[in-house]
Order: sequence, then structure tokens, then C-alpha cells
Amino acid sequence: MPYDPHAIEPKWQERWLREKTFSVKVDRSKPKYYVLDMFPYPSGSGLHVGHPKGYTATDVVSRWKRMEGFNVLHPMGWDAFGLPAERAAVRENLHPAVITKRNVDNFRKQIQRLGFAYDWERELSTTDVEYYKWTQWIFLKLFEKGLAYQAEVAVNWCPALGTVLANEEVQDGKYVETGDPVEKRSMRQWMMKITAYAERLITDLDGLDWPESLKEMQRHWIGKSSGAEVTFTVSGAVEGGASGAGSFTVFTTRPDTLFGATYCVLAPEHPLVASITAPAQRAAVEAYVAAAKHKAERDRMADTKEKTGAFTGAFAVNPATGQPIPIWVADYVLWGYGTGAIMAVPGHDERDHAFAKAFGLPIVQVVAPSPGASGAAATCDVQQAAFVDDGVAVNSRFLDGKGTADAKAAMTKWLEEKGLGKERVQYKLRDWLFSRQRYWGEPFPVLHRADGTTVAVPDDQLPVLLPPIDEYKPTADGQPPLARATDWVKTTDPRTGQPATRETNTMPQWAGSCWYYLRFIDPKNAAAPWSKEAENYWMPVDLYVGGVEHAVLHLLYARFWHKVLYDLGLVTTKEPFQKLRNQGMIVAASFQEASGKYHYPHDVEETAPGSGQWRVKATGTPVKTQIEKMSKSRYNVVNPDDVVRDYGADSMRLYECFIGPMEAGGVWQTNGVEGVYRFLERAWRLFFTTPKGATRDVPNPALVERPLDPDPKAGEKELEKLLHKTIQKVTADLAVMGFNTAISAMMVYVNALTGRESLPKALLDPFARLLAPFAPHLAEEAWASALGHATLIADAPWPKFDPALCVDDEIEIAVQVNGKVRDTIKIPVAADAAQCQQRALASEKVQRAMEGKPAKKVIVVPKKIVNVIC
RNA sequence: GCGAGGAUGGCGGAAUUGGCAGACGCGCUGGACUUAGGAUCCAGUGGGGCAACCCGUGGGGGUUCAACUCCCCCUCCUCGCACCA
Repeated sequence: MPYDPHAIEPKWQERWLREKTFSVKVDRSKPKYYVLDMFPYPSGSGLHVGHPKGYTATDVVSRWKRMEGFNVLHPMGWDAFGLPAERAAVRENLHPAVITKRNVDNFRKQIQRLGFAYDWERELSTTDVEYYKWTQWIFLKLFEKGLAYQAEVAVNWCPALGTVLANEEVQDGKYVETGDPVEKRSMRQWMMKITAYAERLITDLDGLDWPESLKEMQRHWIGKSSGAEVTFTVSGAVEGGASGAGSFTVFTTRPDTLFGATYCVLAPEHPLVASITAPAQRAAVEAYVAAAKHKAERDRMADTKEKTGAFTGAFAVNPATGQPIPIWVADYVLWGYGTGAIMAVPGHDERDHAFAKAFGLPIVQVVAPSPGASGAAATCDVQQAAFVDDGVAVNSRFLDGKGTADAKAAMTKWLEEKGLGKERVQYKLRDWLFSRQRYWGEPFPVLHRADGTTVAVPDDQLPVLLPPIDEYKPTADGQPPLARATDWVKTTDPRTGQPATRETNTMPQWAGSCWYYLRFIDPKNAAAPWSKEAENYWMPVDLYVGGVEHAVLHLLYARFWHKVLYDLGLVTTKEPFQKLRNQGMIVAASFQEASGKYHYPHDVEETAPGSGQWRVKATGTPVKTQIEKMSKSRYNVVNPDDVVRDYGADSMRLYECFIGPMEAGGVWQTNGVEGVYRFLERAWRLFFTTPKGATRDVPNPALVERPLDPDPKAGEKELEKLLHKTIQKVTADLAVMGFNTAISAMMVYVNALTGRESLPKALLDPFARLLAPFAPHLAEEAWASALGHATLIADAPWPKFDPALCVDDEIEIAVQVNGKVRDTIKIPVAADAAQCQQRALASEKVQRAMEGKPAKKVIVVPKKIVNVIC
């Protein structure tokens, strides 16, 4: 029986588990390496081949680092709170914990089948009481610092579900999953003051080894902009008599254009709107504000082309010109950003320009193109289009002639001197809405006392357990599910004996994932979330791998909590994840009829090989093929269990690596799995053979314990060089996670060894170790049964290469004539330029290409190329 | 609209960062072994041409002895963000 993954894989997996091979402890005698996967949400549908792409990458790295002598921490756990389990609980009438356990067991089994080197002793779930106890504890740290607070905020409320929804879950005023209508409602919610950390969340990005695009996304999300705030007083001289009381402040990044501010706009939610609106305008303004209220914020942002608004009848004084300018209400000004009010400079802002055009407001030019400008930056007709580039101030009295940067500074200084404004930095980032009206999440460890104050549950009474309830639905009067546990809700404050009620909101799913990487370093600690010793040794995470979909939310929330913990002296690193890489998404072909109906890949066939035309096998209906994201509804999900069943875990792992660069994603193709499977078979046959008539493989008799044959004709010295080059290549590729090219190099090596009559073990022993991080089961089997080692290859040292053996004595270089390759010549690697030139010119092909003309110039790049110019 | 990334054989992808484009794998073609092959092994495989050669890295221009790689312009694709003042 040839290579049979099923005969060897379970055996080694059991042994790794039994011997706790990958369980690690703090060991100061070794350098540490902490490799972390973004832990999964254990869904009911199980793993698909996309998950293990990242897991395989981290596993290869952790096995390699381990062989390099590092003490490698590589844990796995479950981000298991969340809505899907709660919905399934309602559907199946089971407790969400039961559903969760079922899903976790399934995920664990699926993951273990792939032979990952996880320290399963550290497994955790965010739903474990011993885990969420500490999530609550950390929450209280934030609460005590004033970073967790309650506020009335506008939320997306879905009456049908009885819960608030995240912005991403709402589209066109409907819940994306069910289509139930969603309305805006003002509710008391828990908020996290992440905005207090905005500046540090931006600056500390600089020191991180993360994809630049991802850092950029976070910077944009935080959205820092510098400018000034300017105070406008409402002028009393209004026709119809709106009282001139009040003033408002605007934020602008272009204080230099203040002279061009020809009107102001308040957001519909701005409190001043009601008080300044003139009687004659009242009906129109109120109608406009009411209409704006009904538009979801997302919709409001969606149609940016049509500008709408209403004139309040009031005027403000432009502090620079002293002139009254009208105050409008318009929904293009957002209440949630800046001050909810703007000064409009239609000459130099596209939105203001569009609005001014729509309502016939004056447009004034206050910036002219710089003298040296060209192209778009040089043309300027502000009546036609806003000029938004930097330039030179005009029509701006004391600013005239100043460049934009100077003008900004001068105007800001002027405003400060007059007490009319000041410099200001503004962030797009808003505080984090931290509560959900759901059951399956961490209860807030707080008590609302009868006197209206909210206090922390004392540390020694943590955890606040999720109470059992009869139904996982909101109450009839719209309270969250936890309100059903009336005995639990009603309690007393242990410090004062005062009656109190418990919080019925729960924390969002992000809470548990904000600190799991810290629990992994000391998961069984009952006295503290983690020990100082463990934190000191293991942190920070050296390599964190996950999907880009967490680019902002999870990674920003976790960084925020980490910084709070840092300020509290609970962690010693400013940032949790030093190096981060994204794995690409795996997609697959799907097959769809013209009617839109999808078919499984095994239900369709190609009309003729290579035709690219496909049809349904049973009916002959033509289907179109397309490459799409894997999803159940598209019938194109590939389950890793099936791949393991057909080809084994090692092939699955290898294909995940070989499909392309790790961060690039790729198309899943069964043929590709067959390709790596064949490679493993060839590798296997170097170590084992099946004797005639035998059912079991025996060590390959060609494997011999002897020194390499020095005779060049034997070719073994050449193979030794190839071995060292392969070690060099694979090692270098691992360092940059270039798994696909590392495997390619190993394929070349195996192809070179294949078919040889005699195989000195010196050529195979290091190769088995190279292969071990990628195909650990096969490597262990070869290591033990064919090479005769008693210890695990997982503990073997990583092979070293001899740089001297990585260079050839003689190399082939190309010879060009006038830039075209005409010949290749073999020269000693040490040949100098003169020798190269001489050898090149001696070539017959080169001579012919030169057509008898003399060489005008010869460029020689040693070890690379010779180019003869004639 | 803004930002980032990308475009290389029939397909997935390589290319030491300016030095023989297409490593490796899939697919395909031919052959060997076979009762058989959808197993295995060997050979071939960017396009054109009998050939010498010519043409080829999305398109156009440029720099250079030499460009997938650097510069300018354009097209298309993917992913973010999107009235953020």
C-alpha cells in the first residue's frame, strides 16, 4: 500500500496530543515566539477551507520557529458569544450554551484533523464563566476610569427583533438578513470612550509591522484632521424678528477661507435650529428637520448629489467680514461630526458649491491658484466650480498674498487674538456603542441603584452569571431578554443594602475578543486575568494572522483596551500585536443557471474537455461558471473534512500553502490538491516502498547510511549542493511567509532525488526536517520509521545550510548582442569581467550575431550577463 | 468621488528588486509499462515560422547597453472609505 495519509495521520495527532508535545510553559532559557490566529466564531455550519488558510500559515511558522529553538506559544480558542447561537437557541428551543458547545466540539474536531500544533491545554472560549469573569473585570477597570459610560444615543432599532442593530446590519432602512424595518430611536446605551485614545491609536501605528494598507485604513477610520473652530454670533437683525440670542461654533480645516464664508449651515439635529428659526420659516424648517430625522444616517450619506436644505430666516455675522450671512439647515451637515455646524465657503468646497448653486447663494473667491501651478490647480472660476486646491489668498484683506498654509496659520492666530476661535484637532472616530439588547453575551457587572446611580459589582462577586431565562426574546414591552429574569434583575447593592437592579443589556461580541490574546498566556489563572510573569515573558504577540475583515473594528477595539491596560500598568507593551498579516480569501467556482439557480460542482460537467462550457449532468441545462466567495447559498463551499478524507491533512495543509501568496487569496481547485498530493507521494516513495505482494510499506532499501560518493559522475555532490540551496531557499521563504515558493523548492529537490538507486540518508534526513512544518504527519512517519529516529521530528533542530555549498563552481550566463540573447555560456563562478568578455566573444553564435562588426562596448555584469554592443 | 492594491501562457502563480520572462503545480500532447488506466514513469508544452529567426509581462510613450521591474499618460479589475467641513 503506497502513501496512505489515513494510516499515519491519526496516529501522530494522537501522539502529539497524548504527549502534550505542543504544550509550553514560561521558559526563560529560550527565546519566546507567540503566534496567534484570529480565533473563530464557531458557527453551526462548521469550517470551510478558508479558515485553515491562516491557521496553516501560523502552524507552519510555529513548527518552524520551534525547530529553530524558540519556545513557541500557539493557542486556539473560540469567540463564541453572539447572535447566531442565540437565534439557533430560539429555533431549536435549546440553551445557547448547548448550541455553542456543540459547535465548538465540531470546530475543534475539524481543526484537530488538520494536525495543527496548538497547545490545547490553553483552549478557551469567551463564553466560559472563568473567562467572562475577567472580561467583566476589565470592563470595570474601564468603568472606573470613566471610559465606559451610559448615554442616550440614537440607535438603529428593529422592532421586529427587539434589538438594536449595528450600522453594518442596516441597509435602506431594513435589517439586511430579514428585511424587517429599522427605525432610529434614542436609547440609553453603554458607550466606550475610545475617542480619548484617538491620538495614540494613530501614532502608535507607526511602530507596528502591519500591512501598510491596513494601517492606512485605521488612520482613515480614526480620521484626524487639523483646523480651527470659529464662533459665529447669530445676528439680531432678522426680518420677522427671530431673537438674536445665541452663537454657534463651527469646525473648519480651512480657516484661511473665512472671508469667503457666505452662509452657514446647521445640522437638522442642532439645538439652535428651533430657537433661531424665524416665524415665517418655521413650517418649512420643521418639515425639513422632521424629514431628515426619518432618513437613516446611511441613506443620508448615500445620496450626495442632491443637496437639500431650508433657510432658517436667521443670520450670523461672519467674524472676518463683519457681514451678516444666512443660516441654513441642511442634512449634508452631520450632527455626529465636528460641531454639527459649518461655515460654508462655496468658492472652495465642492459640497458648499453644490448647495450654493442649488439655492442661489453667493459664491466668493478667496483663494487664487499659485503662480507656478499647472493643470487643474491653475484653472479657477469659482462660479463654475469650487477651487479646492491650495493657492494664494485673495479678497481676504490681511491674508492677501499668503500661501494657503501661511494663511491658515495667520487666520487661526487672528481668531485666537480676537477670542473668536482657536486651533482644533478633530477626529472622525466616534465613541463605541458597547451594549446589545441580547442574551448571549457578557452581562454588565453593574448595579443601578434606586437613587439613580450606577455602581460596579464588587470584584469578589464576579462573575455576574448569565441567568437562565424561559425565552431568548425581548419582553413584551421591548426590554432585552435578560429582563425576563426578574429575580435576577432585582437585587440589592451589597455595600449599602440599597435596592438595585441589574443591567439587562449585554456586551457586544467584540468584548471577548478584545483581550483573549492575554488570557492565552495564562489561561488557568484563577486569581488574576494573567500573571505579570506570563505577560512579561510572552507579550507581545509576535505574529498575528487573520482576515482583513477585522481591519478596523476588532483590531481597533483590542488596541484600545490594550492601551487602557497599559495605562493601568497591567501590561507592559503599548501595542498587543507587533506583526500582523492578513490571509487572502479563498474563493471557488460556482455554477449557475440562467434562472439564477445554483448547482453543486459534482452535479455539473463540462460539455467537452477544455471547452469552458458547462451543463447540469442530469438535465443538460447550460450553466455559467463564475468565481465567487464561498457560501452555502452559492453551493460552492468546500469542506476541509472532505479534503482530508480524500487526500489527507498533509495535502490539505500543503495546498493551502501552495495555492498562492498567503495574503493574496486564491481559487480552490481540486486538481491543485491532487498536484500536492502527488508531490507527497513522490516524497513518500523516497522513504518507503511497497514490496511486491505486500500490503504494507517498508523503509526504502535504497536508503543507506554512508558518506556521499565524491565522484562527480555519481552526482551525489551535486545533490548535496541542491540540498543546501533548498535549505537556504526554504528557510528564507519561511522568514517572509513565502510558503508557495518554499514548497516549489522542495518539489524541485524531490524531483531530483526521484528514481535514484541509492539514497544516502544524509540527503534525506535534512529534507524530512524541511518538510516537517508543512506536512508534519508524513515527516514524522519518515523520521521515525524510515530514518530510525526515536524522538519527534517536531523537536528536531532545523537544518543548517553551508553557504559554500550554495554556490556553483560553474554557472551559465547569458550573452546578449545589442540587448538580445544570442547564446549562453558556462563560466567559472569566480571568472572576472575580462574572462567573461573573452569567453562571450569567443562564442560562435555571438560572432554570427555581430555580423563581423567590431564590439563598440561590452557590458559585463559578473555572474549575470554579458551584453555586446556593436 | 477619495484612498490602497493589482493586471505575466489555457489556469494558479515564479522572477535574487534593473540582468536569459514563464520556477513549481494544474491542464494539455506524445511515448513507456499495462487486460485496462482517471495509477505510475519519461519527454514536450508562451505565440508564430520548415528554419535561421521574429513577436511576447493590460494599452501608449519615455529613461537605459538592458525594463514584468524605474518615470509619464491611459484602460480595466479587486478591496476599503464615502457629504467627515
